[in-house]
Amino acid sequence: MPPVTQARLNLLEAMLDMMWERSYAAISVDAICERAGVKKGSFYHFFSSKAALAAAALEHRWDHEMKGKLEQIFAPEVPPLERLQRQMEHCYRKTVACRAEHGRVLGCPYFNIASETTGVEPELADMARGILRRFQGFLEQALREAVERGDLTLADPAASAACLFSMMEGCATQARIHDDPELVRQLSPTVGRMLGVEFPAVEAAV
Amino acid sequence: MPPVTQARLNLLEAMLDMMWERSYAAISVDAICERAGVKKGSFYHFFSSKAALAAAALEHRWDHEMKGKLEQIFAPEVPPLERLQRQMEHCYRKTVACRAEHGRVLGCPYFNIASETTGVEPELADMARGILRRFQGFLEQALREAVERGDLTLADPAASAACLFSMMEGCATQARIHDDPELVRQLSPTVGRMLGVEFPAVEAAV
DNA sequence: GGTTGACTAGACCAACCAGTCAACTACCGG
DNA sequence: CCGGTAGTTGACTGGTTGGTCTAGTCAACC
Repeated sequence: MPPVTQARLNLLEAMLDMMWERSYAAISVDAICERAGVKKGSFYHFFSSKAALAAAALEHRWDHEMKGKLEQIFAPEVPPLERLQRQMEHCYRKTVACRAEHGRVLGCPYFNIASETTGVEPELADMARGILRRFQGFLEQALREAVERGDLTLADPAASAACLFSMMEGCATQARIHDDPELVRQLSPTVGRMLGVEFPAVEAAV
Repeated sequence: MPPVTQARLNLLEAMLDMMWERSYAAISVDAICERAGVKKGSFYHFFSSKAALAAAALEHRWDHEMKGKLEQIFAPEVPPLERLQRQMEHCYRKTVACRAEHGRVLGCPYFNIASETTGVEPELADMARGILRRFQGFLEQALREAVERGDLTLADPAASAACLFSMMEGCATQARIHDDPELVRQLSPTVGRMLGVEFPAVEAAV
């Protein structure tokens, strides 16, 4: 683990935000440096390339934000179906918060970056894919436990988790495209119907 | 409607393919010209900018490929639920064909471009959004007719169409990320469960 | 055979690109 | 006080960017 410096942190943060708002290919090293308030020389002192910074940024955000949040939402003591509901509620609230902070709905950074860079920037795409898989793992675990408890019946929990995940990410991206958090809010009852259980819609914010 | 020239057509085709394979921001005018076998002067004779070509390319593909295909799949004489099944089967076959032709699963170009360019390239994003909306309209119409005929019950067909669309696009993007057409094949039964009807999985190809 | 207008060709431009480098500063153990 | 190391700086390079411009080709029409 490299030492924690303000410049390094600023670079990670700036890269994260800019990739999320625009896209990976659309941003330049100069622009990142300017946003981070860091000079080009320092950039290449900490990271070997733009792709390396991007990968480190995704990992950093997973380690310091996503992982803990997901472990909290998907805590084993919470009933499995409730975990799913909590996750969807969290998604919606994050979407609304994102709009307030960035001025637009931005969807899921990992999904966007993974889709953009597959086959073009292999290492970066692998990093994003890996994080998406870990994400999907939480869903799969919840579905498995729900089946074990008899809460629902699924022929193939892994495949169902993949579908559920596609649904969530599809909604998030659709919300980005139309800048409309409502699309994420309506996710919950639809997922319920998909699984054959009752999920109420998340209550609207703002 | 501008006159049809080979150079113009080549530019449209090249732009389409390259945007699909990589992304909008990642490709340069020089690269497009080289792939199209057209010189820069001709490029700017036909199109005022890279963004203008991109928008024209998306529109061209809709007019000359998507529109006719969708009108055929969603023909009024076909029962509405069967239209949906036909569409999903078509998606799967296209995904497999795309992999054979381009070497990778590429997902839906309109969805990818719309997501990438929202808030950055407004005219291009608007074009992509418009096409996505027309696409979604076919789904909504089918759902409405299915409800009218009593094939299924939906509180809000428009919202259901949006969810269905998110599901389809999410699966397509997921398939792109993991280069796996199987994710699109499993779409059909999941959508069936979402709507409360029986949809068999599409039969595997290759 | 002269004129027009669609099309092609490629040189050219300033801005910008990712990445390098040698010099500098600040701190820290000895 | 020294030497070393981690971090910082900004000038620099060589190539690429989107876009412009001028010169010229060609077929169609007058």
